[in-house]
Amino acid sequence: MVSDADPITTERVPLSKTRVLEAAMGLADRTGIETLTMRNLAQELGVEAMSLYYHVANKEALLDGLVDSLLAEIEHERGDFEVVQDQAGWLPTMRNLILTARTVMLRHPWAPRVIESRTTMTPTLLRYFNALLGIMIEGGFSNDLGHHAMHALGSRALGFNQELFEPDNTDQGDEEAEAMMADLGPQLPYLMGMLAEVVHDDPDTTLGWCDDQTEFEFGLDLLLTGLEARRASR
Amino acid sequence: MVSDADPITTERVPLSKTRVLEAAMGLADRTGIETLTMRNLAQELGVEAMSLYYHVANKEALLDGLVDSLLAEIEHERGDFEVVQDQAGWLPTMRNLILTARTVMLRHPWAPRVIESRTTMTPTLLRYFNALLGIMIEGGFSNDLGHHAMHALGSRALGFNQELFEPDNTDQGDEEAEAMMADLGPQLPYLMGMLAEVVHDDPDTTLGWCDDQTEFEFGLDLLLTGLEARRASR
DNA sequence: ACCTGAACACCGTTCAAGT
DNA sequence: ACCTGAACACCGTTCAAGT
Repeated sequence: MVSDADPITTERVPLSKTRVLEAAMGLADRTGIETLTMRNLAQELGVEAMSLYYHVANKEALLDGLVDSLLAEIEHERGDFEVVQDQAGWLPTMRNLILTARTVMLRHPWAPRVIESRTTMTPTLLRYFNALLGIMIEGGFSNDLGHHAMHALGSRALGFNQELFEPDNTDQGDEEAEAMMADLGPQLPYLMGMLAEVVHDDPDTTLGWCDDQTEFEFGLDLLLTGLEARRASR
Repeated sequence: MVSDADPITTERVPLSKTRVLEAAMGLADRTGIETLTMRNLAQELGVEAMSLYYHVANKEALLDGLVDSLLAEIEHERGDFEVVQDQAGWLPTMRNLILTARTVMLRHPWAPRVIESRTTMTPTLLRYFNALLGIMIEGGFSNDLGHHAMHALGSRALGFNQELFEPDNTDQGDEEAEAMMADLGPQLPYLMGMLAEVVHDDPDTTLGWCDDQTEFEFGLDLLLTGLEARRASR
């Protein structure tokens, strides 16, 4: 029991929007986004679910706040979102910023799905996009090419690439998938051939799950070099 | 009231997995994926919610079925998933297949989000990927490059590019977004500059919403030409 | 100003029961 | 074989009420 007269006890610090967001982030990191419910979050904070609504409009706003916190973490990781060019040119500058974003994303597995579920712009995100665009513009891009580039990068601009099919962590799912592959094998000569050659040296990799750093950088560099070619040829 | 003795009445056709899937597809197309609940779907079919579980294991399986139906529609649109090369080479063949997938995706606005929520492979999807890969292999790709290419394309291989921020259709949202832009404007010189130049001729386009055919094809072609360069230089 | 209790209108799903 | 009723364990959220 906490004494009412003892303000030192940390249990007594009142709720606030930032405390709610920090707790939400921790809960999502620790036990997954699907367990982030208003009721669970309240319990985590030692409070009733309805108390949360005093600090956050609703669950949508909570998720928006989460995205904003994540972007703030990226900004902190880089120092700031100032547009300062690497002397090697726009490409490595942009590459570094995006890979920094990626390291932060990797700490928060729920991030891609949450980001893609949002439709609302947040201030921090606008500043992030402004930084990306600024790097390109200062590097000699037209506004038009910069605009196309942002679309072409898509979620990669934020450091992740939505994988179409992630691994089932259940052995159950793996076995089912393998059974299906065995059944369909004869109809899938190219896929079977590729798997035999490409995947055999990494035993826990199955089709649809190879999104390691290498694949991310391959796709990113494909886009960046393509953009550089178009910038230079105008 | 339907007479029990009248088997002609269409109301009497019993449920089946395909009828359930067709109804689910129609419901999602018409009123959005968020209204596709087991209870709503049952009502649509004139049946109790629990009856659905006789034909489909659970909601996850229903969504898997929806993705499979969508892929089947792509296959039907193209004729089949055979690997027959365009005489102009792998690139236009692949481009055409992906753009065909896109025309189907555009008929089903819920598709990107549902696909990205799935973790299970379906047979039709495997055959689709096999076709894409086959086009590349027959076009002179190594298995390794083909593998990288699949990852690099990501959701674009299926004809969509997850937009990071879609338009708020509510005027409310638009106004809020504009107010925020006005506030932050001074901090966002590059973004403001680009918007002024690029967006002004399309009045209902605001930042984060320009994913028309042009942007999709720009990104796709950036990747395809990049891949062609790597194929040719090995 | 901040938090809560009770209640509402939803979800997906189980299970025993009906025909 | 196919469908249903009642119930369970959840959701997010409102609203009047407490301190």
